[in-house]
Amino acid sequence: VSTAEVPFPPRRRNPRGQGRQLSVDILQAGRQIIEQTGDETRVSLSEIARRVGISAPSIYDHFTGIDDICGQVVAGAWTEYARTVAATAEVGASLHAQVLAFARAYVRFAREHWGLYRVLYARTAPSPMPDTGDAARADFARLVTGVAGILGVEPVSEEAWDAAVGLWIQLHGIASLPPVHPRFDWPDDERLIDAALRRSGLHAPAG
Amino acid sequence: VSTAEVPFPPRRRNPRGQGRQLSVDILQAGRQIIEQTGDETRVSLSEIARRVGISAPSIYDHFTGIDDICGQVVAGAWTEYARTVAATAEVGASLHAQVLAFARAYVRFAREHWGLYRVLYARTAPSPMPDTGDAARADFARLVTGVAGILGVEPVSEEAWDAAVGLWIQLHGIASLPPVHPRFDWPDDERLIDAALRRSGLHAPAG
DNA sequence: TGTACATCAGTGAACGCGCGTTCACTGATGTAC
DNA sequence: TGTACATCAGTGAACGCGCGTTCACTGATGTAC
Repeated sequence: VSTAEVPFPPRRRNPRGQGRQLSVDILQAGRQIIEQTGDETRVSLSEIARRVGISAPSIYDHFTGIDDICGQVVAGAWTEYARTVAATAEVGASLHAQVLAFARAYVRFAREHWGLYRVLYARTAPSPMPDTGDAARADFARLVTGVAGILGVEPVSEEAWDAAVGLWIQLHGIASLPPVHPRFDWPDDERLIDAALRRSGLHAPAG
Repeated sequence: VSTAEVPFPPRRRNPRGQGRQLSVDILQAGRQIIEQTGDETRVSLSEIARRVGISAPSIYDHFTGIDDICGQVVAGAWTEYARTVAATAEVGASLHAQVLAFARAYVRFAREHWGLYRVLYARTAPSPMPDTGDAARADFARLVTGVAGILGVEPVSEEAWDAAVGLWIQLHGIASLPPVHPRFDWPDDERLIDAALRRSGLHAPAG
């Protein structure tokens, strides 16, 4: 239908010696598709070729196939997630402030990168990507520590663990439910996060 | 690959006058695909035909096309959701018990019908299905009322609304986060629900 | 009771489409001599 | 300075596949007479 009118700009071939630049462009296009569709199975060689402005066979000079690209894009998504969310740890900030910053960064990542968040945290098949998600595990460990400190309990205690699980569940709910019901009159994110922390007993004391 | 070995049983043609039975079988197959994939875009005429044991063109005697089937399957999913979850309202039960029963039914529906829940509550594109989700709205209205009663506030108050939103978010988190991280050592559902109600101040008083 | 006919519940073959993948190739650019 | 050559960054044509969809058809079953 709209294949005739190609919205993607034409492309100059890379100068000699800069051939590897194309692999960067390919991954970028793959990431773009995931961002827009929220579904890794929508990433196709043809669509990537169209967006980059090359012919599909050119991709095989840089990747072994579609799975290769997909895997690298998802790995890159985890890296960006880790960079964005974990980078909120300010040295010297109070535990309350650190947990609040984490919660904000988590929800913000989901809002700004809806498709990536979906692929990382709401994907259909968990099987093909075995050992990624280290970033999630690292986040959770940090969360348990922070939560334990605020609640005044041991980091290995059941209380700390339960509270961290509870916060994670709430943050995921905040991140993923509103986009599915866009016509509902949702409170803004700051208020949702505030309420979640308050419910979990992690809210900063007034003053 | 595995197309050669068909795992679906052969099929007798329907007796004369029972032709409409096929449309039921087709919808059932569509529903089965959604249950297993959690993705409405995986519903294909070919796959349905394979599962039902007919040729693909036969489907056109009963439906106008793939969108027709998909729409009816999703509508049926909402109906089943409404039946299963709303049916938990026991007349004469306390408000605490009613909210608890709702929470349990909600999470249980998500567990027993993972694919349906995903299509109803975690789908990619909200646009093509405009005015379904009445069941969700009805549920939420009931939830606000119940929550208001427990908290001792007006049903139209901000407190009641915020608490209902908070519980909905938590239930969606409980329903959707654990399946994505199956290797994590999650508490069982009852405990997650209990914690959510406790956090929201909706837990039944001891005794 | 027998036979012609209508109806019903589907099939088989074919079409164009987009996809992943292969293969031989092309044309520009640098380098050796 | 000129020319042959190697290399690099890709292309075009072709393949088989599964998909949605169309069309003419087939074979079993009931019904009129």
